[in-house]
Amino acid sequence: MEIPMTYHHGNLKQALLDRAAEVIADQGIEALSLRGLARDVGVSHAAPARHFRDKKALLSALATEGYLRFSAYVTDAAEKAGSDPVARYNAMGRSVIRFAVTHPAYYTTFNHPDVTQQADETLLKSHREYLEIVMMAAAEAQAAGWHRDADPLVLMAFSSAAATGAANMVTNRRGSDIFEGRDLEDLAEQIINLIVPPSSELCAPNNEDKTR
Amino acid sequence: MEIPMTYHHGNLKQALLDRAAEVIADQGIEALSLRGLARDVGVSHAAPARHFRDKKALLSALATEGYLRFSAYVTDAAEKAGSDPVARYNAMGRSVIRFAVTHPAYYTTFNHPDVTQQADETLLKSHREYLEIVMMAAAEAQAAGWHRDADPLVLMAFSSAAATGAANMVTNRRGSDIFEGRDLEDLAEQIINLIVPPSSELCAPNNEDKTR
DNA sequence: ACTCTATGTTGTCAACAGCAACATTCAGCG
DNA sequence: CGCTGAATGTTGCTGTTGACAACATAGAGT
Repeated sequence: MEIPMTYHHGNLKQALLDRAAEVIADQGIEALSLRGLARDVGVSHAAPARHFRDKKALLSALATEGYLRFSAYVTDAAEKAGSDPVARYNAMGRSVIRFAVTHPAYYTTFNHPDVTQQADETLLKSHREYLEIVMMAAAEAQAAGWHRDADPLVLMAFSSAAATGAANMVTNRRGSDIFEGRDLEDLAEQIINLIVPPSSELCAPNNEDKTR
Repeated sequence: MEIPMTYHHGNLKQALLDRAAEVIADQGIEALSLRGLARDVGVSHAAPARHFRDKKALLSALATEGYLRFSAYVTDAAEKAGSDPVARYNAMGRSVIRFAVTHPAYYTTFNHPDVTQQADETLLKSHREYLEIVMMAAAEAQAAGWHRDADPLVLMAFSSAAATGAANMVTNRRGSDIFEGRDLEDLAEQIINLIVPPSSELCAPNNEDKTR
């Protein structure tokens, strides 16, 4: 009982992306090959070229998809956190860590050289959308008392960079020996708390005038 | 007039590492191949295998060398910053950014999947040494009033992750459109200031009792 | 039915990693 | 001085991969 095996796959592009996510998740990103994907999906070795010019293009597309999910994931975390802007922003930071842990394929793709050194337009757009979501939330948290006197753009870049750094620390296991006996994921959550307190009531009462 | 061309290169291992750093710096890390390095150094295609079992081993060795330089670079920055522990720690953070910018070959190697997913012992050791340098400096800054009430390990992980994240933001140019008209390197320095103030006089006067 | 375009296949080539067999150098030791 | 073994470098081979070209099939619109 064989599959009809139509000449045209019908949904090859998405099938390749899905399989790529699987492969990356459990064999790492170096184990990925266009030919391997073609084999896994049951298609000839040159078929992927119709949808992705080269490997970089495939990874960029995967990253683009990843950023869309990432944005949704982070937004969802904020929604579930209630109405306090600082608490929402804290929840978003935690969700960054959780996303990196639960979606390693997407997250490691974000940082892969083939992706970071690429100027693909749709990729940049999806990344920009993510940054804008963070930016809005940061502005609201600031209005609620978080680092009231800082430059908004710097503040946003800071929190974004710090959360990203913490997530990288968790995904790359390095340094795990110096943090002996500590759950890395738990450590990351405490880092988030250091970036943004879990609630606006815990913001420093006033931090004006640092330049006296 | 030919070069004597001794059968034995004499210093092949280091020559390969040096050439690798060059190639990565101006062609990116994916453009690196053992055979290409062998050609560039003027040696047969299988010669590198005597010194590096495979590509991962070479990259790990390069990263190990990189961490040694990184440690020296950061330590040097602290020395030049004077005696105020907070100012010293701030200078170290800035030096992380500067290192990433001035030594892109080493820095991008640090984050390459082939390196991060590797458990090479000498690599882990050199990385651990770097972390310990940061740890000591963080402890001194804390004693001088910086985040006096935080868990030292969390504090160190936080600052390390944040500085790393900022450095990544600068090396991967992404997000540069949302930070339009801003010098990324300058932005990164302001981020450092948000992590650690430039001087202990600027530490929050007291930040005890956040759990009232 | 006819045609254009999207999609998939087969065949080919160059580059590369990895391995094995062989050659040369060098250091130690009689 | 000459032997021997380890380190280092070379040549040759195999399998995988990315990239390309030429061709085949399917589907949509006229």
